[in-house]
Amino acid sequence: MVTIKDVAREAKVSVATVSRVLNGSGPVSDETKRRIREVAGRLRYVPHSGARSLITSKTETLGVLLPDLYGEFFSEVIRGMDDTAQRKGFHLLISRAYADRHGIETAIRAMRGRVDGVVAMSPDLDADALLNLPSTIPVVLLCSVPQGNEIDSLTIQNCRGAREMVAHLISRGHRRIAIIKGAARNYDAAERLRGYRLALRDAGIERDTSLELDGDFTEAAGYSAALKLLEMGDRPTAIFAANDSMAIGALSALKKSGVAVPDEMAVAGFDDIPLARYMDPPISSVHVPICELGARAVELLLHGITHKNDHARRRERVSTKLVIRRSTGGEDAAAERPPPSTAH
Amino acid sequence: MVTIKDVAREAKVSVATVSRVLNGSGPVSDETKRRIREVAGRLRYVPHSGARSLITSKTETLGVLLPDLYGEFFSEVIRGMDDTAQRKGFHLLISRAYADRHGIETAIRAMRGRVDGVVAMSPDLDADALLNLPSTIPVVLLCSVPQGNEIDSLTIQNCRGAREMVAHLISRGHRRIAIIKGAARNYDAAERLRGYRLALRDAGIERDTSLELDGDFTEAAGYSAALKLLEMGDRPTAIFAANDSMAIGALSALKKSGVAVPDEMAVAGFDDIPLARYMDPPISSVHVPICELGARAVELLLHGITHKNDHARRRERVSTKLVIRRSTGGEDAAAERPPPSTAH
DNA sequence: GCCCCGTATGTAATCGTTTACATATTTTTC
DNA sequence: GAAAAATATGTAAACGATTACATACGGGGC
Repeated sequence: MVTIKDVAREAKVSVATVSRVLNGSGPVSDETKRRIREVAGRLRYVPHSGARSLITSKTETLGVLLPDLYGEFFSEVIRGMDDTAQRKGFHLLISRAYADRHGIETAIRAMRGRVDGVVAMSPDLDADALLNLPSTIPVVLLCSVPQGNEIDSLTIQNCRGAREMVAHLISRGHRRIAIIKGAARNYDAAERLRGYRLALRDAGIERDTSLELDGDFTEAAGYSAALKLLEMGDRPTAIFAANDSMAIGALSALKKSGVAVPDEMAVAGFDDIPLARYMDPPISSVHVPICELGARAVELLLHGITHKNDHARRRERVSTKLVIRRSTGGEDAAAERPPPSTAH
Repeated sequence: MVTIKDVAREAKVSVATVSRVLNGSGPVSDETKRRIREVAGRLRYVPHSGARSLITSKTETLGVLLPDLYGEFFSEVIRGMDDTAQRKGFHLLISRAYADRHGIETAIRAMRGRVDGVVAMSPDLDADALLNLPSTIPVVLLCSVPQGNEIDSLTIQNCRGAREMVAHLISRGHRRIAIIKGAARNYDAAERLRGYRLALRDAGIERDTSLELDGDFTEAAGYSAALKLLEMGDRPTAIFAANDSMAIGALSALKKSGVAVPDEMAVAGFDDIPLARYMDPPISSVHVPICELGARAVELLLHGITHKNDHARRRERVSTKLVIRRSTGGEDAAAERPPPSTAH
């Protein structure tokens, strides 16, 4: 492997001069510049970024810790991150980490010295253990709010989004509205449930806990929850699922049971994954700008990196938007923008 | 930031001893071990992986170069990579790179010293320019076959898959079968087209180039191609789209035009993205084990890293599988396995 | 002609580790 | 009980870059 020394020797100068030419720092005569460039090219010299970051203590790399790598959600969030990171000249070091305390801590440790900061997504409520991180390195927490410490965080407007969706159902005349809850101990799930309850309270509808079914964000959970609802004596007329996967599961259960959607039962989801549009009927959902979520997280992190001592802890949320489709009685906008072309 | 020196000073030993304890190399007395561990813990010492890799010349990181980060395909391939990488103790440094020669070369340069090897996906046929990479670093090429150099490559069994799908259509009695081609100058696209033609030849059907429509893997392209086909005097009875997105686009065009699928027109795709199952009717497709593709790429790369001099260049392909659904007259298997639970 | 300054280059310290080698101490072996 | 072997620890040289400081030279100002 050719190093800066090889170039220096070949060009009959010192390494310092080579470094100066390649980084455009310090004055070098034109003739020397030319010679060094020529040699570097001929030898196919490529600087060793690892060595460079050791001395400059900048890696120009951001760590990304995700609990999972399934599905559209993650590819979108990664895309958003990569876009902005790349624009600022940063790379992304991505790792899946168990959402528990130990997993995240280990992962962050493993990243010491290879990244300038970390975006960690840990929707798990227990992850507050992040409190006592070796907080020497800037961190932005995604989809959960750390309690009382100095870590920046970025979340989805879960509560507001859920509240609006349920309000929409109410405005369509529904009074008995069920919710299929998200995973236990999950921040997003908890907030969406809170929004659901607030909307009911807003409308003066009494809470009926038999309408709050457990779920875990999977299609299967949505399916079985819907079946359970159908067996009830006093059926609800609408189902709000805490995410689209469960809404889709519920929809198949309803279809299989011959229940008409939305006439006999309205269905709504959360996230607005591309699939939602394609279901039959298309599912109303709360749109989450996932890509933007990733982008904003990186921006926050970069800010944290450049202003390391500026300790104004930040708490931001990205806002959601209602998307009403046929599953709740809406008319499909014929011109609904198609999803980004997934070349390949 | 606390370094190994701080630990050494505090524990009243030399850095060498600290290193030995932390890496379990060399003999150290139990008492010293205990003391060093205690100090390291108290000081929250975290080794600087960058410095470590400088001396060991191992980064335990793999670079991943993707042309794009949209859609299910990429999240799946990344997941497959991360799974195996993580199992072997490696991280993933992911970067989007323009598929052209310059882009890939720049990206690989930027990764020098931060990764032990690179998986580069460059479906673009022109990317053969990879030939004269600073090939000092192991590379596995995904979804394209480099000409005549020593880079390992991993591709999809495009040709065979397409051939089988078209054979299936023929077995259903179709004789006039159109293809919506993939992006120009794209390896997968070219191979799928080749498979289509081979299948026709196998059945003794004469090739009709008016049935070979241009496309670019986007839904929109599928849509307009289908419209074009409908306008033809002598309509085909089946459409084979080079990927599912285009099949979906075609399907909407047919629906909108009131053409019955599969009775008036059969539709088939390629990739078997999750959406395919959910369409109405569900679309027959050629299943590509994307996750496995990523996993295998990493395995190849790791092999290349450990056996750097073992220059047996490898060319592998992952095999595809026909999935016949209603869009080509199949019966939907009621028990078709649901997609992996996309927990949010 | 001396001093000062700007330009071009080199020398060597540094970043945080690992590790070959040296040294000191203890244990084993005969 | 001395030599050999094993154990425990330290010293210092790497790894491949950047950069503060030193040096050398040529030219102006007076």
